[in-house]
Amino acid sequence: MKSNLYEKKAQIFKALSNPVRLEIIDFLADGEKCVCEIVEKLNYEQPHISKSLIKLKEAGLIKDRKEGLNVYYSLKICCMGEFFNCLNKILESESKS
Amino acid sequence: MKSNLYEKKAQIFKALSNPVRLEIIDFLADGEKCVCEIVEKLNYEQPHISKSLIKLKEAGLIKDRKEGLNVYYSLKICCMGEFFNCLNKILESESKS
DNA sequence: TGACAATATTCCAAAAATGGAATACTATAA
DNA sequence: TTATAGTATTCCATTTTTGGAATATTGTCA
Repeated sequence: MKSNLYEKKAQIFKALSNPVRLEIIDFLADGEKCVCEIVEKLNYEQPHISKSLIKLKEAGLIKDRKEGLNVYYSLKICCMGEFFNCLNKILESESKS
Repeated sequence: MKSNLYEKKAQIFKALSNPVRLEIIDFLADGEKCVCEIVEKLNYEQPHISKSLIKLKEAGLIKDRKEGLNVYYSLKICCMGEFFNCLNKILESESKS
């Protein structure tokens, strides 16, 4: 029961434990984007971006919306920003030591 | 430069992407603990706990302090709680849908 | 010094993640 | 209906992670 919760949280962190996926999250913080925009912005192969988006979606971090040929993705959580700021502090203090 | 930052953040998330390590973080939120206390509480093999602690330490999430035979570990970051609460909300909303 | 308790390290096989390449699917427009 | 643009899926080899088992290291005390 409780260990299952740790499993699920671990899944969320796993979805975030990849630089490409973090870059996508960062870009989506700017607002909803379609796959083609993300591909163009991040300069990775389209299948790679698609797989990354699906992983983030499965973790419950982003959601999608279809419109014609395009699929638009956007962030589903709001607490990312604060935690990312905190991580930045950690990384700063490490680079000093 | 910037991509390197994503790499480092991904490393932190990777350290958090494991249920045992999350359980350790949770236990340490209660205050500083020695390895033997963590082993007893979490009921895993001592080498496994040791390796988990080292991974968390390398990610900059916890710190250690030696005292005689014992090594005491404690959290190095304070922003974990808020983010964890946010994750709980995500997991709750998912379990409803 | 020798024995022991607490912790860390190494070794290893199985499982999972990674990312490239090719291909499939789907909605639209001609 | 066919061609095409946008997106998703599958396949695969390589790398990384995982966790158990054995062993090494380190500090303390008699």
